[in-house]
Amino acid sequence: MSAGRTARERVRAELTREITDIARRHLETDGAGGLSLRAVAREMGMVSSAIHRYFPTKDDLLTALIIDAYNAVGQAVEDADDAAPRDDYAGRWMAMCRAVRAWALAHPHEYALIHGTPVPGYQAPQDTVDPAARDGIRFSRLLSEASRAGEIRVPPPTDAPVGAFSDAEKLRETIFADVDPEVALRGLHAWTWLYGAVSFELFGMYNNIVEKRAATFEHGALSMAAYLGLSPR
Amino acid sequence: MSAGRTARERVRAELTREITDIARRHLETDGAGGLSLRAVAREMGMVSSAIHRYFPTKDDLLTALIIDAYNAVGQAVEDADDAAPRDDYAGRWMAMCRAVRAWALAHPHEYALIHGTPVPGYQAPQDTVDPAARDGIRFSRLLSEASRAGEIRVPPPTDAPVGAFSDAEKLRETIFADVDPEVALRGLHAWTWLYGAVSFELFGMYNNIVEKRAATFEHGALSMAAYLGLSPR
DNA sequence: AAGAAAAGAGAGCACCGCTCTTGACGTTTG
DNA sequence: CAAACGTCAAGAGCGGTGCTCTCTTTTCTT
Repeated sequence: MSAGRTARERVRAELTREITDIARRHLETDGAGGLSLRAVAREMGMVSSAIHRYFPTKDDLLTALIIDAYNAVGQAVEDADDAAPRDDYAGRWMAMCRAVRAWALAHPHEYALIHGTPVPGYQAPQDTVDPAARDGIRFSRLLSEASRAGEIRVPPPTDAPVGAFSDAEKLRETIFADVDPEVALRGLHAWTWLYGAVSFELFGMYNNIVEKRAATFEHGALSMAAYLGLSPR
Repeated sequence: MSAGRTARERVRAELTREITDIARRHLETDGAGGLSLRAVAREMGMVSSAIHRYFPTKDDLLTALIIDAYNAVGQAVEDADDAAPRDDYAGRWMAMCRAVRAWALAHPHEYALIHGTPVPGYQAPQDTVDPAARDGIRFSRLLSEASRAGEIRVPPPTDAPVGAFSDAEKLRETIFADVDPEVALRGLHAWTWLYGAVSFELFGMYNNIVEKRAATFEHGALSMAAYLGLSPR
């Protein structure tokens, strides 16, 4: 993001940033499917074809927006985790949950971009997988640290087939080191709940049903901490 | 859906059905945003404008598809519940979970229509709210019946603000009759987990992370039954 | 200062949703 | 039994879309 050396590179970087900013704003009104390169170009006072110099195709622009969104929520989760006392594991979980919800409420359309319906015809390129994993990695690290510290009361194993993770060895040995398999799976389920709750709230599934959204979310996150076996402080 | 009396009404009903069928197929390839009345008309050998006689606007067609989808998943949940032994409450919960997942896997694009990103600019009309509530009502009824039968081991209350439901009186007194508030809230969270899990699986969030999807889902649903306090049989 | 590279402009193609008007039907009523 | 009415197909047209192609202008490098 540092200023390029030549004037051309600088103005190019600036225009690129302006394009993504405008596109993000258009996302709010028209959704990912309705994103229009022409409209962005028009708003920039640019002729419609010129924008293809910066993003050859609409999918390229979409990819940029998706990567930005993943990084934004990942950053929010990391910041929230970093701001909490290291040994308050339940508190860190709560902080991460609140960070995800707060970011999603503040950027509903970017959230929809990464956790809503996949854009038809869009194939996520390899560049998106690392940013997409940031939040989950932070969360699994929390479980690992809590486990090592003996701060997880391992729940009784669920009577169900296990061995769910792919690349089981790699994942369990790195991300989920020292985590009881039942806890690791419950971590996955709690993580699933978190995004399910945010999606429900954002996508209108709580309309006419849940009134006090923040309180309900807080209750859910807390009871999920108990479900995980995280000792409260 | 019964055959109309006049020939005109009959052919109209048939064409209407053909339109929704084709539209459903288009949904699979182009998504809700890319749904094209013209394309449907073309596929039917109809001139583009004629289709507006059946669905005045694209949103009307969308509404029909959405109502159908809600009813389909609601029906699947109801059938699954009906097929399970009445007093096996955990089994009924599992059956409902599997029904939702199975229906979603079989109709991913219709699932996306009702649980994915809201279609921008689309305002769900009143006709959609009753079908949308079918599955949830069935689930809350299960909790009520289990509570009345004393088959729920009420979990310790989560230390969090409550009173989350809207129209609290109406909801608690009708749908969630005899259900402990903590259990009712956990029911909401478990319900949230269910759709979060299905969405994660369908929208590709488990890619590169979870391999054995069915087993993981089974584990999650079972551990959610325990989370709810539903006694296993 | 000259040549190369990058960017912008504009036309064009094949689509899209939707509106409006026209004309051909079938049904119902006087 | 025929005329009035309601229903629906058809087509033209408007303003929009992504993307490609050519052509000119600007900028950087040598």
